Amino acid sequence: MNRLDRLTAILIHLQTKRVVRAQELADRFSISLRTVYRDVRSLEEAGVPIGAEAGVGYFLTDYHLPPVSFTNAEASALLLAGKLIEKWADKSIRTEFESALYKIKSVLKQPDQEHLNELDELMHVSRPEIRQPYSDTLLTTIQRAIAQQYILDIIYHSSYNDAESRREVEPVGLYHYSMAWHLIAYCRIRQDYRDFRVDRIRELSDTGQQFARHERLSLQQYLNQIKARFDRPSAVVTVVFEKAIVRHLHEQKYIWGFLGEEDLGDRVRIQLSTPYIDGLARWLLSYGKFVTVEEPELLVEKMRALVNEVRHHYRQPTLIDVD
Amino acid sequence: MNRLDRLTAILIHLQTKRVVRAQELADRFSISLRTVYRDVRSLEEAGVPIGAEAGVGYFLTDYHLPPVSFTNAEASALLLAGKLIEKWADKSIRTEFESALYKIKSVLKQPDQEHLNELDELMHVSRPEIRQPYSDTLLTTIQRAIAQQYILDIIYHSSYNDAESRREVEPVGLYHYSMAWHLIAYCRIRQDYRDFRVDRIRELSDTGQQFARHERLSLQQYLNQIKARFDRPSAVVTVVFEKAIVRHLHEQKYIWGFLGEEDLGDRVRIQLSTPYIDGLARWLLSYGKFVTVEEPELLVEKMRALVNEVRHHYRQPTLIDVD
DNA sequence: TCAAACGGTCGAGTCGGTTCATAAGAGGGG
DNA sequence: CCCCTCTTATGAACCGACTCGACCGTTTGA
Repeated sequence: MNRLDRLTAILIHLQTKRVVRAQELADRFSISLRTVYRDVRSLEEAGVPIGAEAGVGYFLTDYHLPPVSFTNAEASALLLAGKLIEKWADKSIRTEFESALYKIKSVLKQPDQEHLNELDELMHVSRPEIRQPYSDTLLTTIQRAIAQQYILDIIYHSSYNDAESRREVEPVGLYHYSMAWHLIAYCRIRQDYRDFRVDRIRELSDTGQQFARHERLSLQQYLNQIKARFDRPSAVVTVVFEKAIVRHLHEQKYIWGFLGEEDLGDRVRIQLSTPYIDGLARWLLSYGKFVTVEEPELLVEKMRALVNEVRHHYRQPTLIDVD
Repeated sequence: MNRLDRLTAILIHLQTKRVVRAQELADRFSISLRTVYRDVRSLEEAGVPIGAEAGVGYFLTDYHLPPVSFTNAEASALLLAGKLIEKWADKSIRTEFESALYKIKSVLKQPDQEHLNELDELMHVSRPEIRQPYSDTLLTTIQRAIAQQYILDIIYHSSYNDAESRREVEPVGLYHYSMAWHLIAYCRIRQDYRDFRVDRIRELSDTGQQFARHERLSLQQYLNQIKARFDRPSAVVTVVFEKAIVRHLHEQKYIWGFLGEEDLGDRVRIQLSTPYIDGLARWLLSYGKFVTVEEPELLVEKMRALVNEVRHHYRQPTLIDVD
């Protein structure tokens, strides 16, 4: 008998009786007990809600789940999400997402399905990088390990010293920044928290051993700690931009803590507030003569220092620099 | 992938489209055509009413699937997608996505629900830019207009001349690049295709009038055209960064068309490709001595010109610059 | 303490999958 | 009308992976 047929037959058998012993199924299909256990496991993995109790047997638990249906807008949102996921997650996540999306599509009404199929070709996400396409299948494994507190054994290629190292880590969370997913984990060797870029993890395996999460920082705590470490007092600075280029600032000025602006005719006086005075100086440098620093004097000095720096750096190679 | 899972997935796939070609299934599950034929045969033998027509494909004749249920892995993938969506899409999409995710959660088994709730707090996405948070509710409206070919009436804030303009456009598609969603549309006033950054659309309303898409380029055609137009002037540049700095580049290198990098020990050679050579030069200037331009010579000259510019701009007021 | 559900491992053997060759039906173009 | 293309469909040969049974032990609830 076909395995597929047998599985459906077992399902039907379970539906006809309140409780069924594994031995009963083994006899009915003349298979071993071991195989029954494996079949039941397969059905469970396929989503059939089978309950089991030692000393009693198998039984089906509420097979009548409420039918879900999705609106057109929900499906469209999921489709858009899928477009992003296609580029921003690895293969394992892509596959699972796709599978879910197909399921959702399948319960839509015919016109909505067509609407969605049309929309599918009218949205596109560009991923500028050529970087090795996220072809790994790590994210789902990591997700499971994080939620179920499994220790992971990873081989990591560090960009810091360009070397591979192997370590056992206790995963704390997944964090996405700088266009990449990062695994935050407690490294048992270094006895500290580490930040692993997922696309630099060469190999990963689940050791099966569990750890106690409560002994570790939560993801939120870790992020707060990182944030606190980089928190410094801010300085208020005043700069004057040529009006012609003010419109190019737009989002960027908020990064440097935009406080307010004052119209000076063909120029605009802008106040900013940031703890990263050096970074600000470098940013202002890129606006060249179109920006003038008024305050503080410290920033002006930093600007001059930078000018000196680039002046030496970009000197004509034919001239001897006396420095 | 499990054969059992594949068969159900094929069944679901068949429900999402009117006709499905065997090749499509073969591609999706990366199996051979031969295997698709055998799988379809298996489904037919299991009682699924699949119709087949040579030269056309497979289709399902009235079949009602039992209510969908989602696997743990699928739900986890959706959750991860939701984390990205939270930061990369506007409020309308977020709302719809959340609503769908909630429905999906509700049909999960209890342990899976708990698994998901735990995972929810262990994943996080950082959006580095402070830019006005995507609070608009435009994307779903745009999606609907695109798919149903409705003319849109938009008020757009152009960064080019820092002015608002109102126009009627025929939406062609949504395209995501440079960290933002862009509406590609045919502007009826300018009689040409335009690229509107969705977060710069101040107001948007659906006129209710339809247009004929077949008269316009498809999104794919438009993208190809754009690519062709910008492929030529785009210059490939090679720069070498100090390794200590590389991690601060974050997303920015992608804005300048990051192509790839080569490890040089304590430095990293990076290749970029951009048509905006002047902007690139100003950006590179802010990295001072920590970046060295290798190619092209044109860029080196631009850097020197900028250095001269800032040198005059930041000269000591008390000293006379002999130039 | 019993009875039942579970899990690991290992060897034999089947069956699932690929590749290649071929047939055959539907539609389009000249 | 024939020919070409696209598609479903079948057969044969070959190989690897998976299924299954046997035996062991562990866990769990009554």
